[in-house]
Amino acid sequence: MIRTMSRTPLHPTREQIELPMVLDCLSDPIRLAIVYQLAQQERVSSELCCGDFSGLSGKSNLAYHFAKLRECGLMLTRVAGTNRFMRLRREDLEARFPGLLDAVLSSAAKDADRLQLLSECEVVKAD
Amino acid sequence: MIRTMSRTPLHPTREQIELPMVLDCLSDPIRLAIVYQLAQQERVSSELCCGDFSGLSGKSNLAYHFAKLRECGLMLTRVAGTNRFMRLRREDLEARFPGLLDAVLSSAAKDADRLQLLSECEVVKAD
DNA sequence: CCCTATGTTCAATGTTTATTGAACTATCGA
DNA sequence: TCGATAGTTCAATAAACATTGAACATAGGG
Repeated sequence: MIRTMSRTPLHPTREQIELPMVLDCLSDPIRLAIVYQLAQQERVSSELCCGDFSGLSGKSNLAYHFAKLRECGLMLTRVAGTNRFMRLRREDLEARFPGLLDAVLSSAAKDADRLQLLSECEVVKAD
Repeated sequence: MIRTMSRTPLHPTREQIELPMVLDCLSDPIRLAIVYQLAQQERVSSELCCGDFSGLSGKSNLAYHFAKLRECGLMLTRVAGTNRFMRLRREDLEARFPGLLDAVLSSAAKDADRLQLLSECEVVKAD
């Protein structure tokens, strides 16, 4: 029984993205924080890798949440060597659910303290 | 041990409304359909009672979902005799999370078929 | 070629969730 | 006062979910 590490993670097509799944994904505080952090970073590099989220939870738990975010269509994973780079599927989400992602993100920003989200400067990637 | 039926259901204050709870509430297809139906009805009467949702599920399951919607701050319940009238907490939601409810509702409207939501004419209250 | 770093997969655990039917409360009207 | 109507509460169940640690896969650098 060989266990392989998928080099081409599954992503739903734009049309396959479902509203309830997206909302459910965003309703988990850890996943919301991941999405928020990806959005913050967009202006700089648009991509982050798993290790950049180590403040949020343990590795295996993060992998679980990454999979959910991928499978519901919120983000895209690109494998590069031993790293996996992730970015938001902004255009696809905007096409399917106009205004939704931004409404969620700005709502989250308003409650950043309550949601224990990192402020922008804290998110800057270590080099 | 006396079981009472609360005449003044608990509602969170505006400030107590939390984003993850709201998103989680809206991520359930039945609750999303309830909220959608309430929004459709707003132009006509702004209130609906439990029986108006009997197409969505059984009575006790609906009561369960109504409680969740109330407790997360999405809707308000007013007791009147043997009926409970419900309406969306539009203003509170708009104040806490600007644009969010409308983004969800218009996203849901786009996917009305997929989400098996009733079209506007089907929602009109029976007399 | 081995060691390390990055991240995934699996199994096990305990918690939360949705759904059902039956029992119950409360109100209205005849 | 009796019955019908509207809706809640409870208990039980099965399914889904989040979290943990250990084992594994993969790639890169000495």
